[in-house]
Amino acid sequence: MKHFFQVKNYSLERTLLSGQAFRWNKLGSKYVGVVGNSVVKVEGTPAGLSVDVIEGEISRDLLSHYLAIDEDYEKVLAEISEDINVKKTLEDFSGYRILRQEPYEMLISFIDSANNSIRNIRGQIEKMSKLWGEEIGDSYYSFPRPEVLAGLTEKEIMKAGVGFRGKYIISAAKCVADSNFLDSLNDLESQAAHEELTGLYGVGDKIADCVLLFAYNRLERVPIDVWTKRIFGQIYGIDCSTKYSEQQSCAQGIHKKYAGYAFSFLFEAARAGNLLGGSPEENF
DNA sequence: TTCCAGGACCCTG
DNA sequence: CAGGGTCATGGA
Repeated sequence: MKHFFQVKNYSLERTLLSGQAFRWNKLGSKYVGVVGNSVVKVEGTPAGLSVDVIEGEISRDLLSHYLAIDEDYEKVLAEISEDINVKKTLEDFSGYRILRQEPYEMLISFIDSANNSIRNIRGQIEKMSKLWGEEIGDSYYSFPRPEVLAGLTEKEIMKAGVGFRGKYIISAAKCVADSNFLDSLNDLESQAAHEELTGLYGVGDKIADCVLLFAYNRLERVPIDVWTKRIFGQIYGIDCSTKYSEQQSCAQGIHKKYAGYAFSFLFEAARAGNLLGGSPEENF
């Protein structure tokens, strides 16, 4: 099944291969990834995105939602580029979008991100999917269902190479499998949802904000990590020894309702070595 | 060999 | 509360 989405200024490279998603790979000029129980191949054209569902099924609406096609991107850019620091990153990172991925998958993925490298996270998620997901077509695997991860022992989950994060993943999967916890967050303000998320074993302030930003479309939330702190210090001259909630307020004070978008641009630029001083680190 | 990676937990003071 | 050790794993 093929779909075409008319959209301007959408960079698949910067979006699908960024630090928000872990299951996309570049194949020539196209990008292949697993979304839900389907395998999707996306290609950019001058007029928009050509999406080919090569295995499994997914509705056009869900694809559109996942890719955030209906986002008022020009408005986002207009607001965040009022800050000269962000405006400068737009030259290199224009077309970067924030996706709307599944809360459960984002929760587990970012729990796995603790003290981990993006390269390893991608590998570990792939391994979990291969071991405990369902095969889709030829050697593609869905993200393992919560009931399955919840049923693993700490020893078993080590086979995926997740290390000390295994117990956190199992615990979170149990919560998701046994309750409507993730759905209930939709009814909460971001701050309340943040507090709920940090109540989970293995979920701290930063990971909670990753889930809110990348799965719940809370575009004002800023995941404050080591990179964000470097940006605070080097770009904005802000003291980053304060507690997390103060830094969150500070970041939102600068960029308001699109603070998450703004700092994502800064994060990607910093990680690519285009923003901060010092040696450019290549992370792929 | 040592250090680090999109941190969080736990124990001390 | 603030500070430091610890936690698996793989790549540089």
